[in-house]
Amino acid sequence: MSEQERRLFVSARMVAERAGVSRSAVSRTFTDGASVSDETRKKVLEAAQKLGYHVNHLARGLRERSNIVCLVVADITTPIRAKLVDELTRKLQAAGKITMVINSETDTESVSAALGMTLNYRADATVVLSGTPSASLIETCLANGQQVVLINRDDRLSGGHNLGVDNAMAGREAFFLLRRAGCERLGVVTSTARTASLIERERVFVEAAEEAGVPVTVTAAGPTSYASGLEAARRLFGRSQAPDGVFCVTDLLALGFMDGARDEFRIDIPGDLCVIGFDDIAEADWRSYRLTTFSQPLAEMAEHVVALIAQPAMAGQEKRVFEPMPVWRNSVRPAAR
Amino acid sequence: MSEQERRLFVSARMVAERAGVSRSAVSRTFTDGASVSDETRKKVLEAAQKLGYHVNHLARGLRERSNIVCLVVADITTPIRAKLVDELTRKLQAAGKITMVINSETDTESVSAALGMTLNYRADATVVLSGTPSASLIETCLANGQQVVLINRDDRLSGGHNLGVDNAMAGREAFFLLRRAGCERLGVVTSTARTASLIERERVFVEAAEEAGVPVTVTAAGPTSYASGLEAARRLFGRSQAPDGVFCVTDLLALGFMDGARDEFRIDIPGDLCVIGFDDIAEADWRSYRLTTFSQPLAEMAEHVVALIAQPAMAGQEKRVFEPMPVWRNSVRPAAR
DNA sequence: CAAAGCTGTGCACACGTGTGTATCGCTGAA
DNA sequence: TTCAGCGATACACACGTGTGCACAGCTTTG
Repeated sequence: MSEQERRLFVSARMVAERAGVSRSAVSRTFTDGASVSDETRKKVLEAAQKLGYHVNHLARGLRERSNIVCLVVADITTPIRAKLVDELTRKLQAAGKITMVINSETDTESVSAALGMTLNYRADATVVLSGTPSASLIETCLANGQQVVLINRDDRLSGGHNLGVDNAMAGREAFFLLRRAGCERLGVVTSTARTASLIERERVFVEAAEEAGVPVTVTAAGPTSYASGLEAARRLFGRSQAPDGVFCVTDLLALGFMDGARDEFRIDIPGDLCVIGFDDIAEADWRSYRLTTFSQPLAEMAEHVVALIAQPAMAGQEKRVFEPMPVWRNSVRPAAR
Repeated sequence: MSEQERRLFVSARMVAERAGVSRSAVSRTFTDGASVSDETRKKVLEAAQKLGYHVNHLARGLRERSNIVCLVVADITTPIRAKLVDELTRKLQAAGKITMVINSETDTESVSAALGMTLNYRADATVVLSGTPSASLIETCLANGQQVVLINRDDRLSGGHNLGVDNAMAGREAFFLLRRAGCERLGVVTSTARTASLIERERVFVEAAEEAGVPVTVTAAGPTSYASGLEAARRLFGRSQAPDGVFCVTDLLALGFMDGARDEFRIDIPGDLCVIGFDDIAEADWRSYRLTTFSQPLAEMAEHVVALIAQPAMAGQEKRVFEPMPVWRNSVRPAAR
């Protein structure tokens, strides 16, 4: 009884019986390039329509590529990540792939568990957006013929394709933008999540400042979030020597920081304080903020990922760096003459 | 050559050969409840570890449930939707399911194509967050033993489980909140996307106002977005008789509307204008807005979805309505004495 | 000591495909 | 008329599992 109701999905054999042809005729009807006469094709299609037949991609995946791509991601709620997931799913779909999302934590163990899942489902490729998987597990994926793509992850990871943005350029550029606006005391607002990208942006900015002999203070008040930016403002402006130009390594941090500075300390932006962010999330363009920031070319990056996956295990590792584009808005004063 | 490199995933047979046992021993080792001696289990696990074996869930899915759940969603970038996807993926994963995301458009044809995909991959269940699929295709899914869950979709759809929030309650409550704050001329800001939920919120609000003899104007300036809210403000406050209390059927609309009113018309909120939103997205709590709104109990809803899917094709259709919770912040004046 | 019970393992089948190979029927040319 | 050629179709196999069934080996009981 309970067994009977479980066996319900309609298979090619049932379609064949109904259409009065062999099962392979059905199979060939649904694979293009195979030769079927117009008459049988018509019969098959009609029977399939009647029965509600859909080719079983799981079974198909046993023989050839599964066309499954796994996205390993934490914190999908973050605007920048949501946007990236959106771009990837959309473009992968257009390329005939289906997307599995594995919502992982950022710790290595969780990411490794996610990688295991990816192998369980014989995914053609795995795209890691968050956290850093163990090198050995990446090796396993590669050995099993699975592509691995790491986005904005740690550079010193050996295996897999690697793509990210030029964080150093952004850090340097942010410094010059603030200097050109006449800022004398600089600050960096970053998060306690020690991601390679964030560290790099901070490091280059600080180095550029020190090289020019400009004082810099670094503040990390919590995870990469609006609340941490808010808290960073409290810490920074509670002191005596507050900065007048701040580079926030993330837009979310920047927006919280702006609100904290304005709401709790009545600081005018960009009059008394210039702020630069990174990511160019939708909220950065909202009227209350109009944040000057850097945009990641997410669409191009997604396109590149799809291209990488399309070709079967192309020339080993590849490292591709995209240029973030400065987006001028109103949180930084025009350059002083 | 090109064939040789394709056949790379390690199978149970290879593990069996390496461990010197039968393939079924390997299979039993990885299915709990099966009886295997400690000795062979140890040998199998060791060989599996060595070879990097992972059970093929696609093959497993041929015999029993696939443990795949498909999420059909458009506009994953929208904060409320991203949050829901986050909750669902997380909870489904905890329940031993894997999530496939199908990024669809909202038109019926796209959603139907997505439903087709869902059948292709023999998903145990499909959760529709956006758009309204054709009733006949839902019927097909149901006939194939697949669960269908519609979240905040059109009510008059026959098949599948249905869950959503009490939009009527929110519309009514919004009216009373604004009236209690002393608002005399009301307005509704909605979108041109004629979703059932949005229509219901608007309808009830307008009816309550008309019943009480309070003037109401309805504005729809575009899709459900920040930009539409901004544009709605331009239209509303360009007229002579501007409203002093507005219910925006979505937080995104509300935030854009607030910014438009303040930035372009120097209107004080909540001094001259009270605004109420719906969804309670993270941005609504930001310092620049502090929007009074209604929160959807997304966590509970996700939990309910998981519970529905867990039991195999429980008692047919079910309709469950969740109560949105009013969230008091600063965009509405305290009640006048 | 014999019989019965219990545990662990191997064989074989089913799940739903795609495709290589053989067969069958038909057309056209010699 | 015969035979090559060709297009369409049926058969069989492989893909990687989970599991029912039979059987071997060991333990327990009378």
